[in-house]
Amino acid sequence: MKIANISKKDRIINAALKLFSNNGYHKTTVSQIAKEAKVAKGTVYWYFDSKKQLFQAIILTGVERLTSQIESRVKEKDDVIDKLKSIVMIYLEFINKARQHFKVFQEGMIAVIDNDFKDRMMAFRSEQAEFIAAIIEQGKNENKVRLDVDNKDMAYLLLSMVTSFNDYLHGNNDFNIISKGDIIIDIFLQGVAR
Amino acid sequence: MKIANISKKDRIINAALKLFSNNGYHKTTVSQIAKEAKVAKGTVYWYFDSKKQLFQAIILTGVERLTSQIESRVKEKDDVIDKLKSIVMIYLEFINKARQHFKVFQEGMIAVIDNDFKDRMMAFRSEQAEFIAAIIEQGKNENKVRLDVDNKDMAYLLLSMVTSFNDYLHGNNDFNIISKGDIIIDIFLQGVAR
Amino acid sequence: MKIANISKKDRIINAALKLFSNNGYHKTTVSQIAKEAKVAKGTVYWYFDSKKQLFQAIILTGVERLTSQIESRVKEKDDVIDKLKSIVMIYLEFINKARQHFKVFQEGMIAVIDNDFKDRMMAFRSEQAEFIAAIIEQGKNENKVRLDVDNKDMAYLLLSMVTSFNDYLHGNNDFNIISKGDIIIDIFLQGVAR
Amino acid sequence: MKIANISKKDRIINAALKLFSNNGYHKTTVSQIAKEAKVAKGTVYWYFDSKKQLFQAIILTGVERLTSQIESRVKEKDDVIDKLKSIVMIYLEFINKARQHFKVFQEGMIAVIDNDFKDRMMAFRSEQAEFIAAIIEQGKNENKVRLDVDNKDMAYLLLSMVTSFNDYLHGNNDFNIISKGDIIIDIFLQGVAR
DNA sequence: CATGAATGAGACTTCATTCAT
DNA sequence: CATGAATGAAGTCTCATTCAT
Repeated sequence: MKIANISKKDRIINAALKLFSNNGYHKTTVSQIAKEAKVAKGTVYWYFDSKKQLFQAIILTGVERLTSQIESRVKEKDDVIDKLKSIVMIYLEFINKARQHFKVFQEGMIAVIDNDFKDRMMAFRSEQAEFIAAIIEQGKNENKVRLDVDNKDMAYLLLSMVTSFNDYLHGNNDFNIISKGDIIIDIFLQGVAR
Repeated sequence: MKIANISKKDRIINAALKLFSNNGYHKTTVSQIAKEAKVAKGTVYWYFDSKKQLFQAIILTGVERLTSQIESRVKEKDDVIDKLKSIVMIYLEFINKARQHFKVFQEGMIAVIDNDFKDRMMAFRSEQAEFIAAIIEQGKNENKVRLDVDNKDMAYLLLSMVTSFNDYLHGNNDFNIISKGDIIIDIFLQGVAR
Repeated sequence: MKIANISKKDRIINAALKLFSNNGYHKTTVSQIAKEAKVAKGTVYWYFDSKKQLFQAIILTGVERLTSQIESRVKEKDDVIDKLKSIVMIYLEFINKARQHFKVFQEGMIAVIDNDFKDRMMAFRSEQAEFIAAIIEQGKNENKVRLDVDNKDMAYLLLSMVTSFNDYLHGNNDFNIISKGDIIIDIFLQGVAR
Repeated sequence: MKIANISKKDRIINAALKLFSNNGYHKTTVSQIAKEAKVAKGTVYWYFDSKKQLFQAIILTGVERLTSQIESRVKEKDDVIDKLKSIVMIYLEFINKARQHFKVFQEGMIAVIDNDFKDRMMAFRSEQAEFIAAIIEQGKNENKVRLDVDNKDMAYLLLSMVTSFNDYLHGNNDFNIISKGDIIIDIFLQGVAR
């Protein structure tokens, strides 16, 4: 019973994740999700209030997973630079492993599916930036980071750099985005100038 | 009459731009566009084959404008650093002035509206990166850029950094994103480390 | 529930039959069909892929009914003349009973609704003619039919003669077309000359 | 001026004839006709009140041509049999030469384009049948035609037989339908029985 | 819990017709 | 006479959601 239910709900989530990721939110229909999950259409509505809520649930799951990982793994490090490296690597691993999640995540940020939801996504991004900014502040205190740039600005820059190579994933599933981690962190720290 | 036609077509484009930008492609209807442009629904179809084609026409117009500006203004500069600065500034100006265009542009990249179109967008991004990579190569030759990182990787990083502060624009129309140009280019060149 | 489904689908078919027959394919709208069948518009699309497919389904049903009747009832007869009479009578009964079907059927033959479909209709007519031609061949062997005319030519002539009196049905629902069976077969066999 | 006008009107008629014949009334658009005729869309409406009226004008032209030919050429003959032969041959020539006209003609009879128009077509058919029936009556008087069948019934039968081989024309433009004239008239007169 | 037939609002698009030039 | 931009009513079809079973 319990197991069967969980299994059905998960099948729906996985089906939705796959389809949202491949075809986007609007081109994915609830019928398709149900068929892919091998359940009846009505069953989707037993587990989720609406298509939109299913979409949001998927993203929030990913977001929570990402957040908790970052928090736990950053704690393990003392050095500021190591902390920043960890964050970059966790993001890249997330993009790499949860490539589908990540594409859906991006659509949630960019495309307008629901305005309230978009605000929450922005807020989440802002929190992430604050978290990084705090680390950077620590770096300033330890005299490891330049003082003349705003913490949160640097944080947003780092957050952007992490997605620089996403285009490489387009139609190229073997591309190992994790290998770009060192470059990202190095350029973030040292810049490109000689 | 030439003028009248242009005016009506332009009204449609502007209406579509506004609505796509605010509400996204899928939540914008052709009826809304027609109403906003104060033309009959059929008129939209007199000028554009379909809603999708209207969307693409808008993006391509923006893309061409951006490309031609970059090419002409970069030519004026000799110094590699100045060229890179120019590119960053043109992007920021574009985001600032054509904020609507830019949001639509992003949806075209991320959300799945049309697969062929998405491929073309990717190709455009790739060309942009190549263009920047060529400048970076020149920088290497002039001993102004570190040699140990791939040109196109650096180019993609710069391209990403340019959009780092877009979140600030969300619900905050007075924010002057151009003021972030110096920070972007400086961190790209020097990094954050002390 | 099985019964309920059948009933709804049948209501759609009957409504479509009536409307196609009275107003023709193009002047009949799916909304009208839905209203006439007392179902929602979407229900029509639950049972049929498209308006065109509904039209074709209706015709093919009629065609199959006609074909199977002809084949079964002709088998019962030994005499060539009796076989031909049977065919004529079955056609007339079909036209009489399924007058609506028949009008729709004719529109499928003449008007261009779908080219592939038209080809299939032609093929069906051709098969019917072959079937009759085989009987005529038997008639030649039994020395009951003149030898100097091609079998299939005669078959097509008989097929045409069967619809000679259709005009009489136009706006005259009590006209008993079956009563013309004897004349048709008699003229086909003996001709009008004295 | 005069010549130019006539030429334009004729171009419209020919374009419409071609398109109606190939694609049917409903799948032919006024835009297509205009483009095919190399005139502006509005020009079609200068010469014809509506698409429907254009369709009817085309058919009526054909009908008149057919009627006048039949009347004039039948007058030349004295013998009843010769008269009937003439009618069959004129029809076949008409179908052969004005194949396009004939297809359009048929759609006008079968498909519902306009109820009033359909009534007129029926009336025309009826007149044709009456004309033939009168000849048959003469045949009865001259003891050349059997007396036990209604004149108009025989007329309708002959009219149907004339179109028996139309299917052969479908996708087969070289087929010479005129060659079937002798068979039609012979079976009509003598029947198929031996 | 689960199903899937049924709904109906609403989206995109077509096209006959008009009319200012 | 001729043009073709403009109109808007109407058509086909989709799909998120509901609900009886």
